[in-house]
Amino acid sequence: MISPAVLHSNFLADIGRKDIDKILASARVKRVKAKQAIVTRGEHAQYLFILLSGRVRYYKITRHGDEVVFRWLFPGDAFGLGSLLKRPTPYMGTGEALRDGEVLVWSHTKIRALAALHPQLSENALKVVLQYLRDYAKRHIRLVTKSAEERLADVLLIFGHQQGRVGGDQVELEVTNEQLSALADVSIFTTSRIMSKWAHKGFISKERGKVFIRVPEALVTD
Amino acid sequence: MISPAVLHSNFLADIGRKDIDKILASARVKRVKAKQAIVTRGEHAQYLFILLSGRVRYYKITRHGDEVVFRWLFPGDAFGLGSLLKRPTPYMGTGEALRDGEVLVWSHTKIRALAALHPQLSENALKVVLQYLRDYAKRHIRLVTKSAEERLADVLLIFGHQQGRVGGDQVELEVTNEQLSALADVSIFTTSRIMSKWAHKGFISKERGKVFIRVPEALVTD
DNA sequence: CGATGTATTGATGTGGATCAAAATAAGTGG
DNA sequence: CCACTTATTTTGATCCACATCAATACATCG
Repeated sequence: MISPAVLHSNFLADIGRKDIDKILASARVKRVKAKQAIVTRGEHAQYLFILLSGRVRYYKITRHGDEVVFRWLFPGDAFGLGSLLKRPTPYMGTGEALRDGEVLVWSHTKIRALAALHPQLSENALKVVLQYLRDYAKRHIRLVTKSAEERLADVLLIFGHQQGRVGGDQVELEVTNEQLSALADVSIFTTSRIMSKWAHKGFISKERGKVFIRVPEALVTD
Repeated sequence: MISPAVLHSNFLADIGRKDIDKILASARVKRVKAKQAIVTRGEHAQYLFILLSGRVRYYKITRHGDEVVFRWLFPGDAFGLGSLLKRPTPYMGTGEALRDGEVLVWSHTKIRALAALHPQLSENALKVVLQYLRDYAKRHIRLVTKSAEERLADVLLIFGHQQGRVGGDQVELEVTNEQLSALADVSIFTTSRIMSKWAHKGFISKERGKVFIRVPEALVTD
C-alpha cells in the first residue's frame, strides 16, 4: 500500500507509476517518534528522505542559543538532498519530528544509483531546491518589508495552504503560538497579542495548540 | 583565451579540461553594460549564465516599491539555473550588471543537451543551488539574531572574501554605503553612522564608493 | 497534585528606522 | 573651466514597533 502523499511528492513528479514503484521498493520505511531528530546539523549527509506522515521542523541553534527555524516539512516533502552529491554536503540544519510519523529513506549509494537510472530524479532534486530557495527569498522579503502582524498573517495562510484540514468553512491548524512565532520571526508575546486581537475580531479562533482560520480574507495583507 | 574565472566556476567543477572546452565552445559570450538587466524577474528562464567579469546584483522590487537584494554575483558564479529544468521556472529576481562585464550564455536547449552529455553539470547545478540556499539560511540567521552593526561587519567580511583585492595588508572593496546597507538589511543612515565610527577607530577607511578594511579582526563578531 | 508546557497581559525600554537638511564629490554639457 | 545637475554621504532630531522583563493563569499529564 502506497501512501498518497508520496505519489504527490515533488521529488517524484513526472515519473511513471512503474518507475515510482521500483524507486520506492529500494527505500526503507522508518518510523520516527515525536521529538526525535531525523537528521542532525553538521553531520555528513548520508541519507535522503521523503516525509510520509507527520511533520518535521528543520532548525538550527546558534552558538548563542537562539533557535532559528528554517522551515517545516510536510508529507511528500523531500529533504537531505545534499546526499545526492558525489561528495555529500553536511545537513544544514536539524530535522526533528513534531509528532510520530514515517519517512522513506535511501542511502547515499542507493539514491545515487537510482538517480543514474532515472535522470528525472536529479531534475526533480534541482526543482525542489530551487523551490526552497524561492521560499527563502520570499521569507526574506517578508521579514524586511512587512510588520510583525503582516508576517504572522502570511504565515498562517501559508501554513493553512500547506497542511490545513478544511472542515466546514474553516481551516484547522495544529500549531502553537510559539511555533508560529518562530516561523514568522516574531516574539511569542507579540504573537499572543495579535492572535488575541484577531480572535476578538472573529478572524480566527483558538484552542491550546490549535488555530482555526475563520475569515482567511481578513488575513490577506498584500 | 579562456578567462580564469570560468575555470574556477562551481558550475564547472570536477569536469575535465577537454570537456570544459567543449562546453564553453557551445556558449555565447555576451557583453553587458553597467546598469543593464541581464535577466528580468518573472520572465521565462530561457538562458543559463556564468558571469565572466563584472558584478551582478540580483534583486527584486516589491509591489510597495521596496528594493530587496537577494545576492551579488561575482566572476565564476552561475545563475539562471532554472533553465536546466525541462519546464524552466521563471527567474526569481532581476539580475543587473553593476559595471561593464561579460557573461557566458547557453540557451535552454543547449544547456539541456550538454547536461545530458555531461551529468556532472547537473550535479554541479544542484551543488550550486544548495550553496545558495545555505547562504540564504545564514543570512536569515544573521538577520534575526544579530544587530545592525554585527550584520554590517559580517557583510563587509564576506564581501571582502568574495571579491576583495588585497593590496599591502588591507582589502579594498568597491562598494557604496547604500549597496552595503541593502546587503546587510540596514538603513543607509545607520550604515553611515557605523562606518564613520569604524573609520574613526581605524578599523576601516573610506572613499566615496570604496571601503578599505584595515583591521579585519576588529570586525569579527561571532 | 505537583510538574511542566502553553498562553496572557501589563509595564518598560530601546535599537534603529524615518524624516529633514545640508555638505561633499563627481559628472556633464555648453 | 564654470555652472548645474545628480549621486553619495553625513548628522541631528524624533518616534515607535516590537523585544524584553515580570508575573500570573491555565491546561495537561504522569
